[in-house]
Amino acid sequence: MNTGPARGMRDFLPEDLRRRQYVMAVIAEVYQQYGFEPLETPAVENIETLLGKYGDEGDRLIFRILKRGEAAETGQADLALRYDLTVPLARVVAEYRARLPKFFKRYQMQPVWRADRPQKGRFREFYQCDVDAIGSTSMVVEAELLGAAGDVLQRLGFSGYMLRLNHRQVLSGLLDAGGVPVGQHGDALIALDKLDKIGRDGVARELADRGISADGAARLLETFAPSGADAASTEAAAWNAQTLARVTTLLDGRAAEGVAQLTSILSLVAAAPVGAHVRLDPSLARGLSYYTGAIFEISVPDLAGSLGGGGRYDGLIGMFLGEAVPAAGISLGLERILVVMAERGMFPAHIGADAADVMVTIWNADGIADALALAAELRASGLRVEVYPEPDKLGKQFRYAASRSIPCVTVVGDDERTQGWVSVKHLPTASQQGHPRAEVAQAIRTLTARTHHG
RNA sequence: GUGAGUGUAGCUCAGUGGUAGAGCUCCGGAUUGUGGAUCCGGCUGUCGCGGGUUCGAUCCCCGUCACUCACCCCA
Repeated sequence: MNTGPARGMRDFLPEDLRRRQYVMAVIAEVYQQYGFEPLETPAVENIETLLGKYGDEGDRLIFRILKRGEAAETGQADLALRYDLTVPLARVVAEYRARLPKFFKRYQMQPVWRADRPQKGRFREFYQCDVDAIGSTSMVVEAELLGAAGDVLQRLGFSGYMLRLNHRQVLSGLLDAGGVPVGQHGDALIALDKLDKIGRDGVARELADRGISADGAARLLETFAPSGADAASTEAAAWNAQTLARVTTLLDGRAAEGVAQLTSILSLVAAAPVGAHVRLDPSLARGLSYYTGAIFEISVPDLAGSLGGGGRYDGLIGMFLGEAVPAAGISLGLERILVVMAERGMFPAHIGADAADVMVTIWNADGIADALALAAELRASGLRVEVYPEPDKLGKQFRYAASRSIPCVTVVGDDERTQGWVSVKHLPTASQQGHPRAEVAQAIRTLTARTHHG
């Protein structure tokens, strides 16, 4: 019997879950500070809700659920596990539009499922932490989304992160200007998107493999990755101004709306703390087909792949409602953030492995009721209390407490009972002292405070 | 979906054509009112599964499944 979880799925043991919950709490707090409200949707959607929203590759990776009952033998699917949180949001907005505020801002942190083959840092079930704002075409939305994502990373302790910014219309205009026929835009984008991964030479090879002329490829590369430019060592505002000017020249009047929107976003963001981390990147593409305007991707040095991404998708809700509703959002990949934080040791000490502040030992069978009563008293004072469940030898009980990193242990033996005292041992310092029963909780609080801050 | 690699104790891994070992973990004891140390003792295996070659297969061959890595694509 194989006891591992199904392929691409994971169990989260207590230590894992503490870290996940810490990061999710920070994300939720920041999202709330920006006025986003919580939303949850079902794991399962009707399959037609999902199909056709993500592009061909996306459709292939949707986890399908077979029809049940007699229809199961047809092999047809009528349900599917959700592939992301954006499409379910679009469905919700279409369904409840009348009940939702004019500008609906929601955050959502739930698992999504993709039927691809697992790999390092890639799973079939993973959490996304999305914020989206529905109902406005203003670039204030983009600026706030970037601000929220930047605040999250800042609060988690990241420093070298970059919020890459581009625009679908600008991208398309640049490809036109570079002489790529519309039919090959997709191929060219896939290749150009790998610029930071495989470099200029790699992209040139890939472009050739995809049937783009050598002349076109050379022009594209010069457009998207001008020689001599180095984003990392150039200050953000200067880099963005240079890049914007260069792109505008190359476009020669194409995609004017896209250029205006990027200009607007950059100026709105300039005053905020996140401004120093926003970088215009003409090569940023993003795979999902529903984006229509600005697109973002969050990256940090030393990690292939991104910590998250997003963009504007003014057409998606209309696919459900028949009437266009503007929308934009950003999604943080929880697992990617956790991977980087683990590698860099970015978790604060206080989310360590201690499951309780104090363990109450059991002296003997007759002492069980009193041990439970003591535990209840300590819990009533706000402490986290574990009761050792069996009247084992004291040495075993102490060993257990130490193995679980529980800092304090209480003992009520015959001596303590006759004096009405409780002995408290502080394991990290090996100090032990007796206290009147009414003062035990306070004594433990003092000791655990010392454990956590010293 | 494509390609490569790996499957031996709870974990990390040795090993050999003659039906298996180490370290760690775990359990017990030295220490029946006190912990991570030390010492002593102990438990555990359809050697992934099925078939083939062989007198005999954990080892060689074929198939299969699982996992890992890379590609595609993505968070």
